[in-house]
Amino acid sequence: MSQIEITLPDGSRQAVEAGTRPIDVARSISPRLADAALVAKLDGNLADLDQPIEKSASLEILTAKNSEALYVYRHSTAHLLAAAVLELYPETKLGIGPPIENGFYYDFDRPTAFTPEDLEKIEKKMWEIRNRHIPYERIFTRKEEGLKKYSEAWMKCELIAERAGEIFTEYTLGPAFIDFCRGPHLPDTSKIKAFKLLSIAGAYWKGDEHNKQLQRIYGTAFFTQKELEEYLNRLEEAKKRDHRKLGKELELFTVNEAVGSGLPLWLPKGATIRRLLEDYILEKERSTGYQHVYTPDLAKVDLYKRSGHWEHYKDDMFPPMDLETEQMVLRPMNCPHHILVYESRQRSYRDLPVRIAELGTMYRYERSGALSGLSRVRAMTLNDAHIFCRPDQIKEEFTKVMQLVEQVYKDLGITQYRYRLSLHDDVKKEKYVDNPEMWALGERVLREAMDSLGLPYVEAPGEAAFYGPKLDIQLADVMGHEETYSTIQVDFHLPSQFALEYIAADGKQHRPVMIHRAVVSTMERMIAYLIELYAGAFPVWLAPVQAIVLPITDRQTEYARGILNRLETAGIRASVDERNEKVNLKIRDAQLQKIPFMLVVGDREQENGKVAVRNRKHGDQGAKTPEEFLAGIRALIESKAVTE
RNA sequence: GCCACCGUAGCUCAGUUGGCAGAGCGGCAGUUUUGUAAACUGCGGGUCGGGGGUUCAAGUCCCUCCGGUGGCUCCA
Repeated sequence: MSQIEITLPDGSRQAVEAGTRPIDVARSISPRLADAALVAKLDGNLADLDQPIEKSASLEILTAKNSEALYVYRHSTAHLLAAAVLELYPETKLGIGPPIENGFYYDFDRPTAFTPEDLEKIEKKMWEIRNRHIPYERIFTRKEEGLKKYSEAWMKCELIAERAGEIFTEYTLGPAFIDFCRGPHLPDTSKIKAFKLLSIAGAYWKGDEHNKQLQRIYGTAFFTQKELEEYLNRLEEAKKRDHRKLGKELELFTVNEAVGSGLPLWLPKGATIRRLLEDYILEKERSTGYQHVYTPDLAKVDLYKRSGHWEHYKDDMFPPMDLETEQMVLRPMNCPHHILVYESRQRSYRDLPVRIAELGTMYRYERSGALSGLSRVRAMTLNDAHIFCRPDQIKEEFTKVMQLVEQVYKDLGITQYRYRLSLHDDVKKEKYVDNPEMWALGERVLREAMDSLGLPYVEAPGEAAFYGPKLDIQLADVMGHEETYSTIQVDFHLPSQFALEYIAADGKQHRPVMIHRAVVSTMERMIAYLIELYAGAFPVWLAPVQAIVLPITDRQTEYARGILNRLETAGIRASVDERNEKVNLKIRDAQLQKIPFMLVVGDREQENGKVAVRNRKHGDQGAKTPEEFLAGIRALIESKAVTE
């Protein structure tokens, strides 16, 4: 037997015989480690604890303290789910069952649908199997043999045919369960301590809607019951911040069937927030060189044929209106209109960059199943702009947009976001305009701009716009779903479609480059995000009602109205609660409405010419003169404070 | 669009094996004049999402359409 050397995380080395298993090493260190061990990491790669080590390597024994072990743990729980389903419903065919961000899923093909009751049964069966304390056993199989073995399981066959090497691994769970799987897995089911099945959903085989739809069971698993409960509690808490729920409770917006799906109506308070946000971004743009325009929400369909929207985007547009002599469509994007604004006069290189901006309302025929509250709608207003510039100005313009994004996010209190470089997809070429040189150029320009700014990003093939690559800024909503908010796109395609030109220093015609950019995203999506970010308790500068005066009895009605008048004169959005109710109720209602400041006025305040200030987060702040209060609230508004 | 689930008063929700549609909150009227998160009494309020079917009888069972939710696909 040859000797090999194992390097442990603390740097120490052990000489062992080749073929020693990680679990043996763990035992030699301490029985407690061997007991806590879930999976090994060999030269940086996850491996089973009983996988023989054949050559010198670094070895780490992972326990429940390690987050990577949690993925393996959840993967093994997914196998446990599949084993339970097969015991209960043997006719079921297995798809794939990976660990995911907050849990795991497994896809099944079965003629009848799983019901919520089935989920309970399956969960019970999972515990039953778990309590057998059976090992996850690794088996090596030859490809041709495997194809025969899985001939009854069409999805596994496909996977083996596509992915398996000549010899592949499978994992058993008891005598009746075997699954084509790369692993690694936990040593045995006794290591699984806490899991829960959460939901049933449809999912297309291999994520392609042309394929068969499978039944996906989602679940989650944690190392301890306590962590599981904490996670479920967090989910419950998150639901309370859902913008759809708060939008109704705080009377921000409503959606009415009589108008149509995905067509929200902004109620006065929501409209106030939206208007504040619009005023804010318009001012930011005015001060950074943008020119604002108004253009119509519809146009002749021919305009979109020329831009390429019709060819690539038709299915996502509301169908054309047939008029007497022409066809009109609601615009799904604002770029063609802005291009025509650029074209409205001859442009010199001295004019560039030309930055044309608009809060442009657009209409997209989103598929019904995709609609959601304010975050996914069919009528939306984009904080849109198109920058027409010379190629050598791209980098500077890109940088300026990024600076604007950073400033806006800071003002809005947004701190959690990531950059995604959205590229075209070599596989689904038909989704994009066919011009490989342009794509290569656009993608290179974006990469260079990001790299020179030193900003981290992930590349996402298949996420580009049909006309070009883009840098997207991704935010996650309260349930953890990531969406694109800000976006910056370098476009060589549309300028060429519209034969855009400027006269350069050489007196000749040159083609400008277009940068499409949205900073605040759509008003709808951004406000949905802000509602959830602040759980409806908007920063004072954005709060639809900033202060409410609460007279204790009707003796103070006149005094309260006087206070209101001073607030309104000072530009504060305020109201008075004159209802014949106890102050406790008025406070409760104002709290539930998340109004930042409550100004209680009773006999004492009236006599002293003061107001008793109560803050929604910090409670009673004591009596102040109206001037003192105004000075304080003005400071919060001017600084766009996110805390008060 | 697809799969699953859901749709009862303005809101949140009960409603048993098919047998007289309910509660709390909100609204309205009155009483109460109130000090930092819910005063008291009374009164209205419903094509049980729409349509069709089964049945002596349908909120309840079946079909279909519409809408919502969770996913999938698509996407700002």
